[in-house]
Amino acid sequence: MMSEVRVRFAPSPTGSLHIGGARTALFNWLFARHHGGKFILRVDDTDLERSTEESMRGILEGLQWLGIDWDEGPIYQSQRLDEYRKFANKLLEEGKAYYCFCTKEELEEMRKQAEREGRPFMYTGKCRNLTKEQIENYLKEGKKPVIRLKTPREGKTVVHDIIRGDVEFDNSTIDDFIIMKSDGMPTYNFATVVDDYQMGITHIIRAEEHLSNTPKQILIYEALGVPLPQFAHVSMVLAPDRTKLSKRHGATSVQEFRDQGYLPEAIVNYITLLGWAPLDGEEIFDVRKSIREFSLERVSKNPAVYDVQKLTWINGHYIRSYDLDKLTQAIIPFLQKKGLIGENYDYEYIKKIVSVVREREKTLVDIADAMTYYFKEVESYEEKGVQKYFTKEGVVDILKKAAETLKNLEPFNKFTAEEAYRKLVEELGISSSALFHPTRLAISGRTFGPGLFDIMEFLGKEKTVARIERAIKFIEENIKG
RNA sequence: GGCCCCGUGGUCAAGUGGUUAAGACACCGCCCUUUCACGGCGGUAACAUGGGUUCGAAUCCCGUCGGGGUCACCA
Repeated sequence: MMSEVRVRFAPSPTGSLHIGGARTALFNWLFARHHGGKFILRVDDTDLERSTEESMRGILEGLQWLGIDWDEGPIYQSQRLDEYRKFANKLLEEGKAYYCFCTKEELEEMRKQAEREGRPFMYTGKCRNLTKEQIENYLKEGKKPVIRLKTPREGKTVVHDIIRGDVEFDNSTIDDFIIMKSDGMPTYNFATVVDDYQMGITHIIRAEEHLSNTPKQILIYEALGVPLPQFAHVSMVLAPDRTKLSKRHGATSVQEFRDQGYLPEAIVNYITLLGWAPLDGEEIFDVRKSIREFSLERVSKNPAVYDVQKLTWINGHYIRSYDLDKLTQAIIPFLQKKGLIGENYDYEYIKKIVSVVREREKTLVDIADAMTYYFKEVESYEEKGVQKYFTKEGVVDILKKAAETLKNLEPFNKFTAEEAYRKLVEELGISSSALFHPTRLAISGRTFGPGLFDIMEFLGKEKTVARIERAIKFIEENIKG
């Protein structure tokens, strides 16, 4: 194997980039990078009805966002129709393919008949041996034929799969399938073979759903008299209920996870583990390690069910270890979406808060949520906290003392605030928690979050005191006793 | 239903004829701790199932069961 490794990812622009597709793209990309080869992006857009620009854009953006860059392409099948027609005509001339004039209605009837008899549908070969005269007469009548490949009736076709080993298919289960449709467009199996051959693709790494198509494709390669690539069919990525990914499963696409605040590095790390693992069993690793160690021989054969909890755990790790400026910039759109900031904002203020909040959150959405009370007034208090801390005997006096102490505090920062609070605890002869918990609830509305004195410093003295006083008022007006 | 693939704890996954069946997430407990987290330590938890081959099987063979894929002039 002296020639360059060339692999391709060939999405059809009829939907979103799902994590299953992203995983397949990633394995192709890792294989190419590991071997110093080329990763080619091809767009299988021969289904004119279902292909959309929007879908195409979404797939391209998703790949770019994940960091899966391509060396060639995007190459659009819809712009290569002359090539497919050229090869189809060659097969016709060599007698390896033939025109079929059966109508869709006729085929549908054959299909129903097979269904009635409880057998799989196979094209009967009705038009396989038409004479030249018959063909000419049909064409004169204006009938538009499809083109079918003449396939062998006996023997076996073997797929030598790098991941699965040899997979045999009996030729008797393969009919004379269509390679060109009556509108002049190629079928998937035909176009993909012509493309892969002309683009010099050395390894076809794709999802297992195409394994059953592979013997047909091999027959096309053989009819064309061109060399076979190597095949590797990676297992499917299934939803938690073990069915194929669909919208009813919640987030399944790269864009949806992005919107939920997952980082591209985390997603790449996680989907790498769906069917592969590093030699040392590590779970958090960067893409350089994957590139170094990746091999198809160590790709798992069984289908993988994705686990959002594990992905979220990995995301939390990346959030804590990300470059702070990079993380701050990633969070800006989430703060804007939440209406906490507009086009203009205090970047340094946000950065300071992010540096503290990130330790406790696992998605960017969570971080934005945790930052709410730094930008908006506290309008309500966690009910659980109210019951637990605002009903305690003497809490109002404690908070009044706290407010007064902070009012007179200079300079006001987290160190001085903490020192003042510890002194106050001594003076009042109470436990730390009796002072800390109600304060936290008062200034943030929550029972949990970053260090209390970090919060105070970010809010500043005026806001901190004002919020404590407002909580006092809330208690006096709403809590009995 | 035919054909094809797959089946290790709840999930991901290491293992490929001789191990105490690794690790991670999740879950439970302890420590750390003003909260929530993070982190550290410990625990519960698996070779779908029945035969066979072998001195010995998660690992090889056969059957059963279960899951997935495919059978369109979609890709």
